[in-house]
Amino acid sequence: MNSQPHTTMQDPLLAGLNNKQLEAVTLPQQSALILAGAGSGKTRVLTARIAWLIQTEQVSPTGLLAVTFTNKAAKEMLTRITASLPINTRGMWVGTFHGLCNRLLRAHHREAGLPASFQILDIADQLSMIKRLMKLMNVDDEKFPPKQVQNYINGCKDEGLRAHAVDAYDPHSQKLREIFEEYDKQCQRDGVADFAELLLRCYELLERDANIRLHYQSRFRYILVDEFQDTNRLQYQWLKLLAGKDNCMFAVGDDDQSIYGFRGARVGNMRDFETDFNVQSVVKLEENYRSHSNILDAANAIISHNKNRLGKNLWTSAGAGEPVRVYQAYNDNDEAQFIVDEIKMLHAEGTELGEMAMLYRSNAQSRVLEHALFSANLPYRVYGGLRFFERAEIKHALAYMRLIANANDDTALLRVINFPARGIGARSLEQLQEAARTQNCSLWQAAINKVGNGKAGGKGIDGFVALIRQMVDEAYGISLAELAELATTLSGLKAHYQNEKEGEDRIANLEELVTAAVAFTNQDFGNHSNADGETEQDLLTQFLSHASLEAGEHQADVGREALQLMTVHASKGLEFKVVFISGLEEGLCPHEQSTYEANGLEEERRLMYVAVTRARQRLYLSHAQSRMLHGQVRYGIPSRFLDEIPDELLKHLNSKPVAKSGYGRDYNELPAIMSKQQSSTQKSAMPWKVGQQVAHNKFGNGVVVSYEGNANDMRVQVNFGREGLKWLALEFAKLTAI
DNA sequence: TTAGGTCCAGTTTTT
DNA sequence: CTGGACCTAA
Repeated sequence: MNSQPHTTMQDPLLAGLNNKQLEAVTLPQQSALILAGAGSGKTRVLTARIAWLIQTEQVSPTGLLAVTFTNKAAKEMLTRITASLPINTRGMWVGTFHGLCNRLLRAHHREAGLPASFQILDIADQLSMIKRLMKLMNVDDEKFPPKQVQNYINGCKDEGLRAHAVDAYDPHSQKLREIFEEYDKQCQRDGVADFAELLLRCYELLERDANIRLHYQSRFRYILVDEFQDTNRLQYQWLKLLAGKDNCMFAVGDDDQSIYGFRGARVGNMRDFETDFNVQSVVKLEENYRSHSNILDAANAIISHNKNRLGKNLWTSAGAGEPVRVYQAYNDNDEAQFIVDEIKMLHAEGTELGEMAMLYRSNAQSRVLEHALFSANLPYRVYGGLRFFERAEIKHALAYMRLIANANDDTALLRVINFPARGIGARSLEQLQEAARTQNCSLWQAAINKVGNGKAGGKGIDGFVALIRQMVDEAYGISLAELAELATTLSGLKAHYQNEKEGEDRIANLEELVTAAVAFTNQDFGNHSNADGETEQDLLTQFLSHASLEAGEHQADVGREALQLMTVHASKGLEFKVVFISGLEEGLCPHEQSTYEANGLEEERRLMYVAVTRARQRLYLSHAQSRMLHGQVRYGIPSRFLDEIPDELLKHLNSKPVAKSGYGRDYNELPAIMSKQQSSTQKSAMPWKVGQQVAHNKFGNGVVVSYEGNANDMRVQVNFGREGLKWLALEFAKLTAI
């Protein structure tokens, strides 16, 4: 291999790269960390690196592995590679962590201890299995909310821990560990794997089996990782194992955009990577090609308040551009109305609707915005709802298909054993589960044992067993699309929805499933086996994996002629000409919950940083003095993040910035937006609670918005409407309740 | 088995 | 205010 680049600047692969990008793309054979700021051409560098390595024959297309977090990013990468090099990307290992692990586990399912047609549990399946198990184990779901148990299990697995490896000293955590253990056993019996299991299983397989490990280690000389800051501990360990001692890892990431800490992402992996891999070259991509400098400077100013940073400052050669606009709304409706008016104006001036985005911290905020857009007759699209493969009717159809592939899948069986209704009530189910438990077998086995050779057309469990058997019979030798058709019709699903009032959409979706099966067959034909000993897996199993791993696109396809509405999380990686960030109030952004978590505030700030850096030309920041939350009016003060932006970058669109949201004030002690528990304790300590109507002899009537100080030196902030917001010292001000 | 009523909780979520 | 989960009556 030749590590000396024999390319020149004329090389089309490298044309147009700036010096730093070029340096990153053509780094010699060693592990490297690329700190790629927002809008700095990260994906471009990553794909150019791959293309360059291949073109200079430092590695063959099959000798490298590139891993991303989303299917979208993986696809994007493949598309760009094919565009720059005349190679077939089919055999290449480019995909998501889960996709690649799935691929590896399918190839070595025997060694991994899984059935060839093991199915993948999505979060909903997982939760239902946990609930079922807890009932069986007689666990109090008040003390152990199933959702928390689920988080616990996934959290452990994300850390690379099995039940036996978890510390548990008190009864509560011992119980959790016990459920965890039972859950894993149940998965094993059913022949299913949850998302985290795919990674953990794969990791354990590589660790345990030296042959397999060495095979992949010697194959993948180059490993490239996208969004490295989002890797969790297990993913990092997995990468380390694959890299071994000799392989090169090329990690691209941005610590300032790490916003998935709550899901186990460890920014610390970046520092660990530097030492563990003896990284000689850290290349910083700091030139931003997206935003004007006012926007960038605002982002830089915000993020500079974080202490735990690797250090990076974005700059641009584009001009200052427009100031960042700040709007203070009276309430949430007013805020939405303002945004709608601005959008109308910009649209009239020629900005396409698809070029504008409304970002918010939590999904609940979209409601008011949607209402305003709807009233204004503006087309919009909200991202983050249910995805195609997550819809109930689709999951039902898939459950039938899963049973055809593997009838021992209890989760799938329970989903459809009585759907459409065939007279199997709680009673018979209970009996069936009891039988399965005593015989230590799957529900399907128990059903068969009970029914024997039950004749077709029977009622209840007889009928169900006969139905599945008939499906399996008829499925033999037919195409995937025919199989999907079978699952939707023979099961009675279609007929069921035909009788339902609002079933038309669902039937359309079921038909769409058949179409998806056709598309999948065509697209994937010939892709399911290759030279290096991967076993050929049947199309049905592949399709079902696809459905679980790629539940339909979640992220926005920018460019549609509709306004884009999404959470800040969902906006990562996207850019828009105009961005509105709404709800910038303490308690919402930064979110109240986050202040209880260690480093929570810094993650919230990164979130704000991500949001701001989405904008190319124009950025609006808005906050409201009050908004409806959980059916109650809440009063909030402007987000501290607004204060962190230098005033010269801002243009206040209305009035003056209201009472500085208070540097030096301890937000953790006194959240501005009160939660239920706090309101009771505060009543006793506070003469006035937030939201209290008060009268003042000079300013007139107003409402308490927030307060600060202690019992001796208490000040309240009161909104007097026309008179504005005032801070009043309780010692002096004469306030009366009204 | 289902329809309808009550009660409760209520961030973010690439796979 | 909402959606979901759970419960009770038909």
